[in-house]
Amino acid sequence: MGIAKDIVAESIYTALPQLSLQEIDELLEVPPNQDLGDYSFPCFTLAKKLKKSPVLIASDLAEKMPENKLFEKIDVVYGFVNFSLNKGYLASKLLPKIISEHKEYGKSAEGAGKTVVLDFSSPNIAKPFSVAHLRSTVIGHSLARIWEHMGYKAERVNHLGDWGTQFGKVIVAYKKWGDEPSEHSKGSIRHLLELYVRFHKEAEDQPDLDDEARLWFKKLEDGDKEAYSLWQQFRKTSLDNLREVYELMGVGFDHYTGESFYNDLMPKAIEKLEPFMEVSEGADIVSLGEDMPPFLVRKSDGATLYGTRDLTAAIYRFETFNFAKCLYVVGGEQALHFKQVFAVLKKLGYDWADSCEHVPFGLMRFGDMKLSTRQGNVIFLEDVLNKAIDLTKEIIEEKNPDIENKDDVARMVGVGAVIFNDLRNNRIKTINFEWDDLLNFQGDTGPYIQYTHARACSLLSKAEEVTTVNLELLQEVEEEVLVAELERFPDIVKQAARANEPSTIARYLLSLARDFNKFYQAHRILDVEEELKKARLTLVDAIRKTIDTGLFLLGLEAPEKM
RNA sequence: GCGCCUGUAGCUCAGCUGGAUAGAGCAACGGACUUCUAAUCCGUAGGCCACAGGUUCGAGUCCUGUCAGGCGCGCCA
Repeated sequence: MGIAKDIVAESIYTALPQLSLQEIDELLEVPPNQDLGDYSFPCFTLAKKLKKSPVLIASDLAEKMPENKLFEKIDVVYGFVNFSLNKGYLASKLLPKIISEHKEYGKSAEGAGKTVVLDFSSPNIAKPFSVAHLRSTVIGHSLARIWEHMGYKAERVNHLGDWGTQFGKVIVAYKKWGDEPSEHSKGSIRHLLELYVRFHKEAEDQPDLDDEARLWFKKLEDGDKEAYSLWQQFRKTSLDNLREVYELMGVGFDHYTGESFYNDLMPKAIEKLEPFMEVSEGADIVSLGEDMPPFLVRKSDGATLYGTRDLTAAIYRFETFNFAKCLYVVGGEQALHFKQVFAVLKKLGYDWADSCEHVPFGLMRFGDMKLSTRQGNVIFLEDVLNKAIDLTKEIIEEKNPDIENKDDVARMVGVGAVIFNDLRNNRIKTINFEWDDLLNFQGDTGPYIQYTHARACSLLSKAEEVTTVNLELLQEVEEEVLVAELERFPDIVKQAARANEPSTIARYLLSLARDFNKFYQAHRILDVEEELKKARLTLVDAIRKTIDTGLFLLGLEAPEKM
């Protein structure tokens, strides 16, 4: 929570004890226009409670407001009490705080001692890591950092799809054609894809291949040595590739507990389900009433399903982590599935089922291009990232060819563009995959924010370190806007966490960057009178650090030069 | 057929739990680099907030209905 918003809320509280501090905090809003003030307290909802007109309540309230150096002006407009903050005073309190706290700025103690489990990314092994997996990966990664900023301990779980019939297919294909990989793909994930694609192509004419695949998966489940060793080999090849991509993006996990991890735990979970199970059409189901289809525990052939493994995983996670929250960052098309899983958990008497939450996101679509792993039409995430990095290199060569460690910077910016493109909008929105959007580095983009950061760094590097400084000198409109905006950052993080919505931070950073660039355009910073220069550099430093922290929360790096 | 999600400028989208004149970016057009990074900034133009009712002092936001698109609806994940 920002210091100023707290003070405003407390001041209102002293004059209006009928409401709790928290209620006041929630009512406080930022007016649409800076001229109206920095915080606004609407009195309309109070009208009924106090049996007075909103306008009267507002003017009474304004009367009773305690003196505070922070308030420059308190206006009553309509039924709003508008607070204009004394920006010079605010700056003198806020900017040193931001500078000394840096990455800790906006951090909350709310989650102290609590754990949040995040299930995200979770790609299918033996299939390539495609752009389709990008969303869960970057949203989950960002949310983990946001919750950590709220004081929680985050457990990042990669629920790998490393079990299932597709492994039977790859085993069959490998045994038949595995020794004829094309030149570039030997031993790589691309080879596995070739096999997967070839399997589906040949299976069109030879349906018995499918039976063979099921047989091999059955063998795998029964612990057949050859099947198991091949599975291990494929799993390793896939994981090696995954880790490469994760490293490129700076994404990490605390646990790689995929579906196969729960094989041994499932019988126990199914045992707990027994009292609720019934047989329907040969399969074991748990009925969930009228408004939901039943939950399938076991297929008619006795094999378990995805849902069974999710259920087992949930129980395991609660027993292991005793989580306060368990977030499933999975596409919105699986909403019903999670609703069912949570309902079954409730049925089992687990109250913590209410702490489990599906965090859905919209589909990644590809326009007219039909993408199908089976047909081999895949856009590798790795290729997307590398294309973005290559383009960044070209831009660097053109604009700033002299900077050192070009490759590092190109990676940070290229990858940042891809990540930001995904996090910029509400996660529920469908994204159309467009190369042009992805490779545009102007406007509302990651590189724009990174560029702004680099610009600020450049200013700071050209000046000596600032020690004593009079921040009351920051009186230009552009400066006041920035100070007020910096103050909102802690609240923004809170909002982002509450809604599990990284885009809240992305939007904030765009706005902060835009306002900084306007300021930069309108005023000189280095060649002004010494005291003013110090004050402006302090502002620049606070902005630079807030952008750095915000980018971190999104999972982007902040290069000092670009 | 039933359920969930989405519908705001030509395009992509913001708009916090209802609040003050609906905001950005892209694309288009016109400007600003002998000076702190032009991956920037300024300006012009662009809107029956899908439609129709309702609730309210107040609705892009809430409720109902309609339309359009997406997704899902027991042996895939």
